[in-house]
Amino acid sequence: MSTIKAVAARAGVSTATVSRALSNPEIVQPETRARVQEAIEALHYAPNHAAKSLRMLRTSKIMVMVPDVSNPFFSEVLRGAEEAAQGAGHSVLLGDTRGDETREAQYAEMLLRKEADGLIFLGHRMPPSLARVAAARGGHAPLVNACDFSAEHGVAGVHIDNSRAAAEAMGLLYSMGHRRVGVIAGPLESHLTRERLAGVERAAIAAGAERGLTIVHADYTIESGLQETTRLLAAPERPTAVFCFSDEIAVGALSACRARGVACPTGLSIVGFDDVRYARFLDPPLTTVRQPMAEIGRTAVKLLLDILAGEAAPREPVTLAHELVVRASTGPAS
Amino acid sequence: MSTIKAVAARAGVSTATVSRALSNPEIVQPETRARVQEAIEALHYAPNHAAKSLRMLRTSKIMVMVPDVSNPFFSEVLRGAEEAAQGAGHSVLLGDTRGDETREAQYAEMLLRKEADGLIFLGHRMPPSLARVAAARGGHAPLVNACDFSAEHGVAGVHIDNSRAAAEAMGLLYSMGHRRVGVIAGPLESHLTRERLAGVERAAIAAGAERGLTIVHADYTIESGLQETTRLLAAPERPTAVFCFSDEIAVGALSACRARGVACPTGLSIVGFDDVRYARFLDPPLTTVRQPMAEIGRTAVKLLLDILAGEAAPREPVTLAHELVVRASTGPAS
DNA sequence: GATGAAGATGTAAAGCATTACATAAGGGAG
DNA sequence: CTCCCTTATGTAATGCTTTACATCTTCATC
Repeated sequence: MSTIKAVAARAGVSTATVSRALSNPEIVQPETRARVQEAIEALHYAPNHAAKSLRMLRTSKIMVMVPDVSNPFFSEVLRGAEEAAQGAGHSVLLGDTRGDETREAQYAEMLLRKEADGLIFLGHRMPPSLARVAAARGGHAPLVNACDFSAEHGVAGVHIDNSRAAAEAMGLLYSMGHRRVGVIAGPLESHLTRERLAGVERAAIAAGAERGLTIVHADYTIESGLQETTRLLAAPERPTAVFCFSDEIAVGALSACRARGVACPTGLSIVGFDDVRYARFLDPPLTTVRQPMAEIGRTAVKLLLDILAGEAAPREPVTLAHELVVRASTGPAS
Repeated sequence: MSTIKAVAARAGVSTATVSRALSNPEIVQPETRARVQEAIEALHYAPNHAAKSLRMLRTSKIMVMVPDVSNPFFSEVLRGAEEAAQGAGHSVLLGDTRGDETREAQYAEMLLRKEADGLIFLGHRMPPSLARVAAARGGHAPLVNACDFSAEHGVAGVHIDNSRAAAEAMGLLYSMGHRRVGVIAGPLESHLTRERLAGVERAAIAAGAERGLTIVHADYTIESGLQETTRLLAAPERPTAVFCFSDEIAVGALSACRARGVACPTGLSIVGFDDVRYARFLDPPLTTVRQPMAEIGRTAVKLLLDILAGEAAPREPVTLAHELVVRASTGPAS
């Protein structure tokens, strides 16, 4: 490929002028600029990013670490992040960790090697090497957690009020007369799970229905939702409603109902979480807690860019609005 | 951050030795290596990637351009690609184009600026600046198309036999006695759409049912599937079956059926395409053409890495196996 | 006409790691 | 003991761009 030197030679100027013509056109004389432009086009010149990055100590890249890109929730958040990054002249480095600590550590390393200016992580675990960075720089570390925020890390974060959202979902079920309610939660290691469970319990206590509460744990996949729901349905005193911590789990729950001949919502009311794109198109359309997924992604990027721009005050975690969307998968307890 | 120079100073060796200790440990004396290692850890040294990349003229990055990350088909392919890239010591730069030519061109630029070693694109359009590269270097350009391959570009590609797959799907419907069949295809600009339509027509002719064929176009979204199916159902001689060019479209079709009180499959048989993760959990479980999504992603990366490794012969496009998966959304024509 | 400011462009250092080539030390063979 | 080969390490060039600082014009002002 051609270098800036070749362009400079062809245009009969110095490399400095070429550089200026590209990054600061108004300070070079129009005729000079035109000559440079001609040379650039003739030689198909494109500035070498590595050299630029080395010199400027910035990469214009943001690493986004997700547990599973093919999960519709994460992919929507990712999309929002990608959009915002792109809009701000950055690009997204994708890290799919599969929930694996080794992979997480590897991606975290990339930040230290300066392959990205900052990192957004969507899991609940912060790799140790990042924890060190965060500890050293506090809220100014170029790290943002999305969704599964835990204040103890001292890093910036975006999330919804998981506790309240869960309480509202449970409240809906209780208000419809359900007393035996199953909750298919995520893994307990996750801060998010614990937050939501706190909301669940609060709602159960408020409704005086703690005794009817059954909590089981799944891993957010359809299959685990199917399995746990099947188990719940087989119990002697089976629940009349389930609250699933993701729409994927809810899809599994619906599937379990069909397999056992239980109608939804008459036999079992189902509430999901996330409101992924297909939730409203399920049969029956799913009652669920909508998270503003794209907005979460965009906000995470915005926070990160603010930090990179060196904004003064350490960031408060941002809480975005959720919404309980009532559709046809919930009905009165029979 | 600390540099290799700092490490060298602390370990009492030259920077060359530090570099060797990292990339070629066996050629440095164990004691020296240990001293270097100690210094690296003490200083939390991590090699600056920009410098390395500048020097080595490689970035260890692969750009993957998708029309929409949040589409389950693309996100599965992406996941496969990410996995393979990661396994080969590369990382993935994500470009979500939203089908927008400007964005496509922007991401293509990144290849020219050497922000990535190669590019995999999942749309049907090849940005002009890449077409130039491809023309210049033929099958040796670091470009791979996944899914929507057109031989005319002269770039490497991975795909399934779309024409045959479509013919098989239609064949299933015809074998079940359907004569009036709707096809909800993708946009005609796409090579993939034209391939599949060729298969559709072949099957229709073989079944002597061309007259009963209605072809409409959607954009692969649930909403467009819903809309087109609604339209088909409203026709005076409405079809008894529809073949959708994606599972997302099929979800829309199912939704349209429910809205109009048409039972599936008794009132309308539905065939999808892709076999995304939730297809089998729909109600009824969706008959669909399975594409090996993760495998497509992995193969695309493999092809790209082969090209980057400078393998001799220009690559033949790779055709992977598909499979018609018959579930409950199809039944005999009534 | 001299002085100074403003504007345009050039010179060269800096950013950091890799590696070809040079050097030094150690060991074996003659 | 000398010479050569091997092994371990150092020296310095290289990859390409950006930008502080220097230089040179040009023009306005007194």
